[in-house]
Amino acid sequence: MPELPEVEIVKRGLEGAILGETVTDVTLNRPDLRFPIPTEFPKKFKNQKITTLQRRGKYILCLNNAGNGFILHLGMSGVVKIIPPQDDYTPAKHDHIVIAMKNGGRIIYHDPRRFGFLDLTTSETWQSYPAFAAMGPEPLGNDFNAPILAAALKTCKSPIKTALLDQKIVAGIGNIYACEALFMAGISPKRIASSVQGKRAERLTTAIKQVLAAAIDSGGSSLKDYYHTDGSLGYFQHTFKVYDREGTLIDGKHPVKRITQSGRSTFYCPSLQR
DNA sequence: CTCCTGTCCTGCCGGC
DNA sequence: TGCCGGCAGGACAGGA
Repeated sequence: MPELPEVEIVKRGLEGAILGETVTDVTLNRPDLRFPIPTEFPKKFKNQKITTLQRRGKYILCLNNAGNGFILHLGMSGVVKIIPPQDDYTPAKHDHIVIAMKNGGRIIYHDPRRFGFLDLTTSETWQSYPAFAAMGPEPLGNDFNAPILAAALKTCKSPIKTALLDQKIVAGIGNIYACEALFMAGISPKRIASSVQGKRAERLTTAIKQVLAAAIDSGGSSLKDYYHTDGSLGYFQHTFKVYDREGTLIDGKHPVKRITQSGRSTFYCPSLQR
C-alpha cells in the first residue's frame, strides 16, 4: 500500500524510534531485494548515530553522523516493524533486514514480494540521487500549486490518471490516491492530461492535497495503536470513496466503475467525473 | 521525446 | 478440500 501517506507515517514512526539512537548491528537475511543490498551497508551504519530521517515522494532517507545514509523504497509490500527496546523479537518469514539499536530496540524491514529496495547515499550527495533528481514537487509543499501542475501537464498526452502516477509530474502519488484525488476533483481519469488546466487544475491540486493530508491524519491517529499491536508500520486502514469499490453507489445512485489504464486498475464514477 | 507493455516476486482470493 | 488463474498499492527497461 505504500504511497506518500503511508511512507510519511513510516518515517514518523522511525523518527520516534531511532532518531538520535546508535546502531549496534545490521543483519542482512538475504543479499537482495529488488536489487542487491549494498554489502557495505552494515559497516557504514554500525556504531553510528542516526541524525536525519526524511521522506521524499515514496522514499525514506536516513542519514547518520558519519555522513553516510540509506534510501529505502517500500515497493508494493514493504513493511517497517518497530520492536521497542524491552520487547522480544521473533524472526518472521520475509524479515530481510534487521537493524539493532544500542537501547535494545530493533527496526525490521519486511517485504514478501521484494519489490522494495535499499541503496546507499551520503549527506553530501543524496539530493542528486537519480530518483530524487528527476522527481516532481512534493504535493503537500509550497512548490506544488495549480499553475505548476497545469504547466507540467500541458504537453502530456496520456490520460490524467496515468500522468498522476508519473513521479516526475508530482511526487508520491500511487494508484489509490490518483483515483481518490480525481474523484474528489470531479475529473474523469480518461481525460487527456493536457486538458487539465485552469479551474480543473485548481480543483485537482486542492483534491490531491486534501486526500493526502486526510490519509496522513488517519494514519497518524492510528500510529500509536500500530506500535502497540504488531509494531508494523506501512499499512493502515483508511476508507476510500472509489478505490476498490466497483459497483457501489455514490449518494445512493451513481455507480463506481472499474477500468484498466496502462495495465493498472482505475476506479471512478462516470456520472460525477468529467 | 513520450507512451505503453512486460517484468521482477510472493500471497491471497475466487472459481471450479 | 485443493488446485489454478488472476490480481495486487511501484518502478524501470525496452520497444513502438
